[in-house]
Amino acid sequence: MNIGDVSDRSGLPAKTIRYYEEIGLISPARDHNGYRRFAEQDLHKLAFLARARALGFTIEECRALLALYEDDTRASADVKRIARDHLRRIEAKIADLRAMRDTLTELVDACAGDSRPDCPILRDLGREG
Amino acid sequence: MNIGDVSDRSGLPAKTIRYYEEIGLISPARDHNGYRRFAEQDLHKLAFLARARALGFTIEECRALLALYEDDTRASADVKRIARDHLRRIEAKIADLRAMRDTLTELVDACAGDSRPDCPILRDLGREG
DNA sequence: CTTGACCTTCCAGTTACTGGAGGCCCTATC
DNA sequence: GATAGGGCCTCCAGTAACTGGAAGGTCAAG
Repeated sequence: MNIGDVSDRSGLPAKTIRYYEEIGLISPARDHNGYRRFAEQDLHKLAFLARARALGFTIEECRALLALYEDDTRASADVKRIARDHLRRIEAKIADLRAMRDTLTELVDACAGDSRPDCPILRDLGREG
Repeated sequence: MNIGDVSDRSGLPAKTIRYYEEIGLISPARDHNGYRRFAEQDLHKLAFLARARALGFTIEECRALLALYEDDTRASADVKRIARDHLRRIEAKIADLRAMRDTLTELVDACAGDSRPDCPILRDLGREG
């Protein structure tokens, strides 16, 4: 498989696949002409990475997860720790965003949104203190 | 006021304040020795920026909001549009994160987290298809 | 033989800062 | 007068994870 096929089958842009090679997540073989030649195993790794990334894991977490995935002697506790830490970060992020959303919703609702200059949103942002 | 005072009073790191000057959000005066000299108005702008950033507005949105803030002939509709667009992005982000969280929660709950290699998290990430 | 779709590498840009090096300014103390 | 400390200055580089684009090699079809 060339990079285009792998891109189609994994859903990852070719640019991203090259980037993953550059940072050492995958190591596809090369053809005589210099083209990357992907085996099924490479595709499988890329699919793994795509799903891990879609769950919001960082690249470094993906690297660790992939290493565990390929280690038959792993302890599931190590995997779980990574996932739980990530889950906590997501929960925190959701809480942050919800707070923003609540404030913004109030402000947007309070704003007339017409041609006049008076605006509760700007009043709030510019308040003293 | 020197940058240290403004940093203390606005809560923004000095580095960030310099950065905001560099990208043209503020233009503090300079003393004979080259030090930035901040007026109350500069501090007020920085506080505005800090609050807008805390609500998740991008720098460019902050720039637009600040321009509207200083324009007595603004239409509140322009402010509201920026805020509403941002609110929509936040809602979308929350939805994304919630989906991640739900999946991750399931996976983490299903994982024994012990010394054995068997792991539903990795099984899911490495599933075929 | 040429066209067009692939593929290659390398460089730069994105967001919003952050860290650090090297060096000036100012006040206080010895 | 020398020095120590803290604050300030600019400039450069790095962060995360790509993304876009330029310049150019490869390959199959017509």
